[in-house]
Amino acid sequence: MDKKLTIKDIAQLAGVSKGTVDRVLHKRGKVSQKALESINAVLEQIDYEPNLIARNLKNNKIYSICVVLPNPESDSYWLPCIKGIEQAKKEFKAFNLSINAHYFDPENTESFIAVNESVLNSSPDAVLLAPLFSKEALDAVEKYSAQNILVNTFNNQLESDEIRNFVGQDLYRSGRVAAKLIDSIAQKGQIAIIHFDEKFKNAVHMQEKEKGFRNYFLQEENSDYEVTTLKLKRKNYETKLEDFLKENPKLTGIFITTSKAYQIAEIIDKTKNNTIALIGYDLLDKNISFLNQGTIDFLINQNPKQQVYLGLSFLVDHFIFGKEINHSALLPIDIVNSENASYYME
Amino acid sequence: MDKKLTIKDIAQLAGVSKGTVDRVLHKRGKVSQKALESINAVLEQIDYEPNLIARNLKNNKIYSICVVLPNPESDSYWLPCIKGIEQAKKEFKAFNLSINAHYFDPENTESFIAVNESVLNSSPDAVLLAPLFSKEALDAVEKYSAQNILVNTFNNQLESDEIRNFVGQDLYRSGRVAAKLIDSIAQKGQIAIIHFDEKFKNAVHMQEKEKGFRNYFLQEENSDYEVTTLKLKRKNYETKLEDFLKENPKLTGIFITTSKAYQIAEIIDKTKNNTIALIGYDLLDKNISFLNQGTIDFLINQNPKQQVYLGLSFLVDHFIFGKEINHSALLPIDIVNSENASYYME
DNA sequence: AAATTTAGTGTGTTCGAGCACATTTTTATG
DNA sequence: CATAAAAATGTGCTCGAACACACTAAATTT
Repeated sequence: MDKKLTIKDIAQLAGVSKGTVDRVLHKRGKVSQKALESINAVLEQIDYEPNLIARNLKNNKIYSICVVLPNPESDSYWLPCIKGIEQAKKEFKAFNLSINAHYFDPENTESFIAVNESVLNSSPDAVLLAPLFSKEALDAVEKYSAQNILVNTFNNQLESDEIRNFVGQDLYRSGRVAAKLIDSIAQKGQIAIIHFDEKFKNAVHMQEKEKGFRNYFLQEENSDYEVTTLKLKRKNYETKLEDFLKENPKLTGIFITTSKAYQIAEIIDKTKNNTIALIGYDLLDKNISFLNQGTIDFLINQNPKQQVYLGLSFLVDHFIFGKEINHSALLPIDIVNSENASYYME
Repeated sequence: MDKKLTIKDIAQLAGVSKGTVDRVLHKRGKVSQKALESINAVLEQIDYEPNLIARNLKNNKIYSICVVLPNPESDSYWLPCIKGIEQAKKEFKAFNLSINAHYFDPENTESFIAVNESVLNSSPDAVLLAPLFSKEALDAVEKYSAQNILVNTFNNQLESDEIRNFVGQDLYRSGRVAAKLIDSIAQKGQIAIIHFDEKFKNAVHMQEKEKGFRNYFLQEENSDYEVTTLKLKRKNYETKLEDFLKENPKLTGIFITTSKAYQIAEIIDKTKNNTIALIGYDLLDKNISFLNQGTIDFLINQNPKQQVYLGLSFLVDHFIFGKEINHSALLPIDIVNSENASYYME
């Protein structure tokens, strides 16, 4: 009664052979009206689900997937991605998969182009790409698609019809989450948004977060916060920030839009000013350390590990189990304090 | 080069037949020393991974799994579990699985016993159990084990050697998370822990949370909070709470250890006292509504949906892919405010 | 030495889907 | 009506692991 029905069963019920059923299921034609009708009648009554295990047994191709991402040595934000890849490898070991990571220098567009070129030459079945450089990424995506290589992206959104999937976060929304947190913990007064990054390519990221952050306070009716934006680069950031703090003694909160909150925290720490609320991104060791010590109040987890893992498992689902790929998977925006941090760090 | 090696390949390399390789791999004996050695030599050189797909094709048994949990109509905390079951059913549709939910009345021990009895009689392959009533649950687990039925638990921890797995949260830790949140947002002063639940069986839950909560403040050196515990039951809780609020005008924060935060919020709302920080559990609609409106500051997500889903996917991994079951999976303790809530609610 | 047991080995079938190919049936054409 | 062409249908093999069973060769018993 509970038994799963097979093609053979359907054939028997419809009074035809399994070949004919197969042709109907795959719309390969060459089926008489009569046979079609009797098979469809059976199919309507039962809920046929092809046995994916059997389907895949035959198809014993090794799928090769390349993950293209920045070198974690250049930016430790990407470090958890390695774990994500390892986890996927382990999890899907039993299937015919070959997953390889390819790193590019996040400071160097040429390197991004070169790595994509070399990946292209290795003709993988799919590429999971962190499209840091929009223009060059679009180029790469086009080339991959031309070679019928499936492209999925993670971390950075990229508008392209060629992209089958995106795994990441709603940055605007994460800005709003940060704003709500500031609203919860900071005294009324002045709030600073700090963009601390060399890299122009992160501009979109930072802008979206700022937009969400500001928008939250615009919607609040009688918000007593004044929001200022400050852009810092590696050069002279210490003195610049110190000056800013002196000029704005009423500062009650800072929202750092990148993973460099620890660098801000170091300076705040020196000034012994414990009344400033600090919100940043990403669970880097240095950030966690300031979180535990209390200088940073909350971190927002962008979950790079999960992004890669999910991106890969979508590809596996597609190749191995023939599932459709959703166009977009937005990960939760995890609020992290010193007490729940460990759960988000592997 | 990259090709996965099969039993046939190993047989060829070792100069024997696939049957002999099979006997070695499964330690079925009846193999000569000579053959054993040559096969082991090959196995040492290569990294053989049996093709789980092929293995499962043969083994076309329908695995039946029963989920035993409280009726969501009696306590809407359990409502998301249905979604978790549905998701698992959908996700694993292609495998020979039969997943069925069985509800018991969370107020009624007899009902728990009866449901487990009936599940036992249906002889499933595995049971995923919410062991609300410890003593009766241990009884049930023993009976299941005696019939060789695999038992996994979720939501409530239960000490038993018979249990292969637990999916849930570290309640002590979640109490600490709540304390840290209170510490972040509430003014110094008096804090109340409110246990609001009829059900004695939740006592352990609530106690663990209280322990974690209090422990956080004990560890803090110069904590200026005074923590009081208040137990409320459905009967007269309004007047009781109102009296408590009058008696403690310096109250700055409340930690509700159950999912009934909305009932506290209703009363706080009436008193127009916006300075009291409120932290509760679980994303019930009513809680979310107070979260959006600002009366509740944070909710901690116990993620019942994910608990069931994970519990089921462990069983599937075990039955279908022969994976070992980890003994315990502690889910992250998600901090939820009005801005990131949607990501945790389906 | 023949008969029988037993250890060791190999062969063949199964699972369900998919597809190539063979076979049968129908339709079209001289 | 015969024959060719086209359409429809069925058969049989593959994938890899698992296991039943058949078989051979060596060891033991009669």
